[in-house]
Amino acid sequence: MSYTVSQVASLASVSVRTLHHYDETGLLTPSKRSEAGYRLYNDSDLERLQQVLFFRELGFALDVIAGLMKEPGFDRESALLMQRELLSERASQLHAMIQAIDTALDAQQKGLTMSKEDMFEVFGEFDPAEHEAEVKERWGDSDAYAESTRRTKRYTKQDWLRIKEEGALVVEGLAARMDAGAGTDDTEVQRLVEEHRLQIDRNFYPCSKEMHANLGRMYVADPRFAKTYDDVRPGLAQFLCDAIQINAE
Amino acid sequence: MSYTVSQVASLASVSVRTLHHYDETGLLTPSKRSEAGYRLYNDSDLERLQQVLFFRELGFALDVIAGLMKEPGFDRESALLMQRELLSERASQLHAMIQAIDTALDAQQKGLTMSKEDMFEVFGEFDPAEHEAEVKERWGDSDAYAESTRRTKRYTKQDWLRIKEEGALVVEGLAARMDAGAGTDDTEVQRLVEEHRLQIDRNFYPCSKEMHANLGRMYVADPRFAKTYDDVRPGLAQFLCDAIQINAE
DNA sequence: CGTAGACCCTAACGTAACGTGAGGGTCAAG
DNA sequence: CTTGACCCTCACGTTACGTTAGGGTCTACG
Repeated sequence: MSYTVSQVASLASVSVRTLHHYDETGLLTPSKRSEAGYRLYNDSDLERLQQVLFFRELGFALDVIAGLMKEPGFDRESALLMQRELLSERASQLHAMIQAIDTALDAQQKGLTMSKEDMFEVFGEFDPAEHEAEVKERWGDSDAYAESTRRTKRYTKQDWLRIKEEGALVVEGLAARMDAGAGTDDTEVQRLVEEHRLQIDRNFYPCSKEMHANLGRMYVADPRFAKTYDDVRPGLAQFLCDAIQINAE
Repeated sequence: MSYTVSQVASLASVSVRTLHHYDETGLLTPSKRSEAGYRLYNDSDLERLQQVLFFRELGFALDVIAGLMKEPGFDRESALLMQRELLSERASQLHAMIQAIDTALDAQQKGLTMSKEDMFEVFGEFDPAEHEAEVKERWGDSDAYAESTRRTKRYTKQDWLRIKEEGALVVEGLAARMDAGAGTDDTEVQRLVEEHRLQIDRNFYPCSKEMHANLGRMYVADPRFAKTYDDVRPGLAQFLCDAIQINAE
């Protein structure tokens, strides 16, 4: 059974142009063309489209989605599990926003003014404080998070610059090796990954190899983290994650 | 107390460029400028920004947001109530997506294939069938929705074309009057609005003036409906809604 | 007092993810 | 054999900003 563009379009509530676009960029190329050049999608094409749409809903950029899906380790099941987790995170974010509105309404009726921080807290997309519970859950009962905030409080702007520089160097190096076609077990890649761990250990909190592995998994599971790496080079987050797992063994 | 761009930016987790952009387009103009031309935001500017960000989160286009907020009837409280409703609608949509993932995972593990419709159902943004419960709630206990689906089932493609044409004529006319600066109580506007009601009455379901008023409110409360009108002319959804309320009196 | 570094401005081009025609084949029904 | 619904490939338009470029402003420090 195969479907034409308009059939797929109405099935998935996307425009025909969107399908053309995904074909042009290689994100979703239909498995067949008819004699006349018509795009023909089969069942597995549709499955792939579903994946793409879930990721898109979650706010991933299209090139990042492409990167994720061409990873050798990619399979439908783990992708669905990851999407499930991210969706429920998003749902709780929405709930926080609803609560913020309730607070605002309450303040409005009582004639009070909300603190500026409270007014905008729910819009922050990368404020660790908001996701404290989640982060702790991910990191187990360790005190890494507390330790991190304790240490970082005393850092000056110069410290931040230095830390950022150090980090950029490692990331740059990894991207370069990736460009060169190196695998995740490449010697230089492994050196850089270990350097990555030590940087965290020095600058933020004691970071064992095990915790580093956990962190790596988070880099790909959480689009906010993934973005920082994938912005440098699409697919870098996954690459780093895989390399970390090897280093951790 | 006033805030500079970067202060507001970090408070609300938006970029400085975004604030510039909102200023350029008139969506959020800071109430003051310093001697040197620096933008200075006060408390009510921040409240306005909060509103904008909520609407943005809900998927409204910026010009639509601007249109909403410059309406004479606009106030913070009703806006917050509306945003609350839309957010919880969005939240339940997310829950549906999570359930869809669970179904997909289940099918995957059992080696079954999901029906194509089920695979993509959650992505539809304007499928009335999905929002049946909600729509019914809005429309009271009336059978309007059932009647509508019953009638429309028998329509041929030609019928749809005719109905679309009729509708476009009214919408076009309203947009033209709006361009001409006519108020919502303008004679021609009122004639068109009544024609709008009669079209629904003829083509979809018995539509009293009261129900029409309800419908009008939905046009602005629901971005999926609002878009159909605001795409023709920004602010048209609100204009139509107001005109309908007058016609209904 | 002057100068470095963090901020601010306007202006203007770049980008992502499509939307929207233009111009032209394809195909099933009548 | 034609008409209307679909399909194709360009190719330029749009939204909501991102990103330099070029140049003032402000404050702390030597």
